[in-house]
Amino acid sequence: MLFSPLDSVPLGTPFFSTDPRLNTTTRKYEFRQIEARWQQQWDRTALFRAGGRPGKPKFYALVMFPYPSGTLHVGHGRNYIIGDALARFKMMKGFDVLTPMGWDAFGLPAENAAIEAARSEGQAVHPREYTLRNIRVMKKQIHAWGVGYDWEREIASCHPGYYKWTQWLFLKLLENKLAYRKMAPVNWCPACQTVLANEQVEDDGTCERCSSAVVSKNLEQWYFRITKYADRLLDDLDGLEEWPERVTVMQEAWIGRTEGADIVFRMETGEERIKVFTTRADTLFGVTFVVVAPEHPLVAKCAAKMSDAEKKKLTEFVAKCRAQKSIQRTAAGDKEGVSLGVNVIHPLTGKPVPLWAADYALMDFGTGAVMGVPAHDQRDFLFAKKYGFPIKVVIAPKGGALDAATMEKAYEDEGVQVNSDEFDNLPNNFGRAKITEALEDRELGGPTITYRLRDWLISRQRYWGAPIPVIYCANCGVVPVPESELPVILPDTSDFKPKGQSPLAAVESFVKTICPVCEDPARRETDTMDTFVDSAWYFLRYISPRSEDKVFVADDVNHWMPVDQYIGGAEHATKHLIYSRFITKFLYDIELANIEEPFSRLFAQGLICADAHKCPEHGWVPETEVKDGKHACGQPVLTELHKMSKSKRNGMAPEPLIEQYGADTVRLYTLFIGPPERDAVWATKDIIGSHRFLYRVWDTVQEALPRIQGAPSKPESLQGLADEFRAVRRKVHQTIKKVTEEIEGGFKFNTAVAAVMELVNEMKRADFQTGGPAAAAVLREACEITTLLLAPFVPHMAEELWEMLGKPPSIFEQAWPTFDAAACVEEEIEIPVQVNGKLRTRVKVSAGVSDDQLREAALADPRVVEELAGRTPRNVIVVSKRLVNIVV
RNA sequence: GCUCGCGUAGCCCAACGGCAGAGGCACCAGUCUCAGAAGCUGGUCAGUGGAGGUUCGAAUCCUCCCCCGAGCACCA
Repeated sequence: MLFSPLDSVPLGTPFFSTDPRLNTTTRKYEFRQIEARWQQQWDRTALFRAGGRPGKPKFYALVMFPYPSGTLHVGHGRNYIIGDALARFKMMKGFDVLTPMGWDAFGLPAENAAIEAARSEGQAVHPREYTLRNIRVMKKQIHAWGVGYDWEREIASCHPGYYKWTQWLFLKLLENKLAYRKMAPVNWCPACQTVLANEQVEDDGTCERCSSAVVSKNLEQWYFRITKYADRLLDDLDGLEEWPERVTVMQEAWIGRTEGADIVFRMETGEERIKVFTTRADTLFGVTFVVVAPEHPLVAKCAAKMSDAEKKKLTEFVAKCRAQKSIQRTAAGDKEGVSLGVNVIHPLTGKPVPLWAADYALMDFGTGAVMGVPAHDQRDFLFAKKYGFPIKVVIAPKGGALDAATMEKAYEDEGVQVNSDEFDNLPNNFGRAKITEALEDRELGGPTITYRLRDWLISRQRYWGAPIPVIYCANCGVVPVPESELPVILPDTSDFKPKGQSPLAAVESFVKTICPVCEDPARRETDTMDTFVDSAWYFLRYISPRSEDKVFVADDVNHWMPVDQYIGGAEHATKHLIYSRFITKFLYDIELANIEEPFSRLFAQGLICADAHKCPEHGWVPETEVKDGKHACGQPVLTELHKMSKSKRNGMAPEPLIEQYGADTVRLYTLFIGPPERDAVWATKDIIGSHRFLYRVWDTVQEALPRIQGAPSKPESLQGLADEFRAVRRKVHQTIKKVTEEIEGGFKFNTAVAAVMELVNEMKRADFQTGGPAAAAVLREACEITTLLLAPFVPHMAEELWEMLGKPPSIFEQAWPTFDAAACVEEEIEIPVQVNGKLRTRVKVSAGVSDDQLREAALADPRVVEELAGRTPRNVIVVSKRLVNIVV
């Protein structure tokens, strides 16, 4: 820093006398001093401490806590600045605001950094050190932005005082049969030697971290039974009216509830039965084949009975599909299959149909088996055409018939049942229920519901996470660690390299333990929990962050919850936000909290983007290494717009900007950049506009100070006041209205800031030197209101100006201004006059004009008379106080 | 392929169905000149992606199409 903050100046000491009458010099806008001073002042007075305003309504403002990845860029800042502006606004609105911050501090990057350091420097940096170092840096950055939190409630998910309760939560889920172990196929990265979450696998089936192909592996893992909550998670979306629709739509798709029917086909030989899932039971009589997913257990059983040649063909096909699975099976393209060499029996006709394995049947949807109805399902149609299965029409379109021989695609719409025995002539929507009933009667199927939502795989073969608190005992099986022994402390180690199991497995002192039940030697679980478990309940821990004997204090949770406003990125729509809803519902069910939904309002802010440069040789390179479209190495770079990120190396550091322009300018620009829910492009050159505006505000108030001494904060009467001052007064109240509505109506800070800019322009237009005492009062009011309205956006400057206006700090203890509706009303208005919809002139009329008066004024206007040229208007449309349109 | 969102000046963005322009950047002119990559004052610039429709009147509502973005996608 070029300037050292005022470390040596006693806190709270003003640079100049707080009595502006004693100031003979005009002060410069020294933003560095001002910002340092007020940041210290807020810390000292604990401005953001929650609970200090008993009797006031509560407001829980929450910003998604960050992963401590290193340093923050200006794109991250948007999130915190929006949250901070809201928190400060709500304080001024008289709420007792809770605005906490913490760290999503477990996770793979810290571990990888340790491994990388060990590789390149021969010495591993412990993930804890790495994480704590990053937290220190980021906390300082947040502070420098002027963003305030109730830091006394700070939490870090890697702290034993926190993860003790993450483990406790696991035990509660286990106790309620919502945590369980099962063997299942999982994503495995051979290079990273670990299981990956679905979201860590790229669309092309590669590992997001190392780009090697992810394989499917059967492993026994821990799961949370979130599917048990599928219906509630889906149904309760209806109550989340204050959530962005795109997020609820994504959750709906993610849960993927589908109503349909299970239908059982017996094998022609043997006892095996095969269950298919369908939403079109009405087409059952059109089945000409049945296919199962290549991974279906029946495939192996059938293979066992096949000839070697057939078996080889089948095995190769299955292997091919498995490989494809990770590269994503081609969407809607060619369909392939292999016969399983057996027939199954149609449950209603008793006729045999062939059973095949096909790539378009997915093991993880429905039952992994599909009945093939080529006439009425496009995929089945393509498959039947390719392999020569018959096409049987069973639904006739209204007023028409289908010819199986000449059909070019499946008929998937509604119609009437045909070729369906006793169900003929029924409308198919009715037939569907009838056929399902018939199946149920014969115990060969019935109505059912499937979900796309899978149980949540929470175990990870990683070091840097909360250890799963269970013990394996040869006598007693899986034994939960007793609550009294929590937390299960994550032991230190120096080797974080993954070897196919958690590095914890190599820590003998950790693994070896005693069974809490029989006291025989036993071993601990060595997997750790998915970090999404940590973040699924952190908003509750903020409420009782230091509680040692309880996960949280129920009364306090019931006071502060739900979160009134949650702010974060939309990328968490189907993960963190669903997990948090699930955990909250669980805690409700075990009667620990009385809320079923954690976040009553959600705001998903847009991302900040910037140019990213890719060198063909060096990959993504920072802008500092690019000149004239070429990388420092001489190669031409490819420049694309991407969201700011570490990986694309296009993040803009806030420090140089804060140093040059001040935190208030950076904040103002960030809020002004565009509609907050939309993505925006960071343009450093545009910052100057926000900077200039702040100087203009500063100048305006400075100039006003000598003139507003002793003036009241509000003019007592506007009697005899010149128009220019009346205009300012009007603008002041219109701006209060506008800014308040823009913030409350959806965080439209961009237009709120623009409104204040208009106000300042209006103030500059009036020459207050010529006005009397009433004008001075108008000016004082304008200065005070401008300062108050800007306070949430540029808090440091606002505090300083507030003090200079002779007011006691803090401005955030001050009530948000209210507007005087009468003062907003224009006295004289200009009304546009159209002839046949085209603008011809304007007429000036008094604001209280009646429709008749307005009509007369318009018709009397010389321009209108000329335009009409003696014609009689056919119609005159008068929009009260807004417009006149004369139709001839 | 399906769903949603967006498209306004050289650029970023405003505009209850009623004068297309609030604000900012850039540009031009004038002015002042060390408070800010200078400041200040004033100014130039589009007819709203395209085609239809509803209406006295459409950037705004409806239909179709185009572009960009996001989400979902062999979901039976």
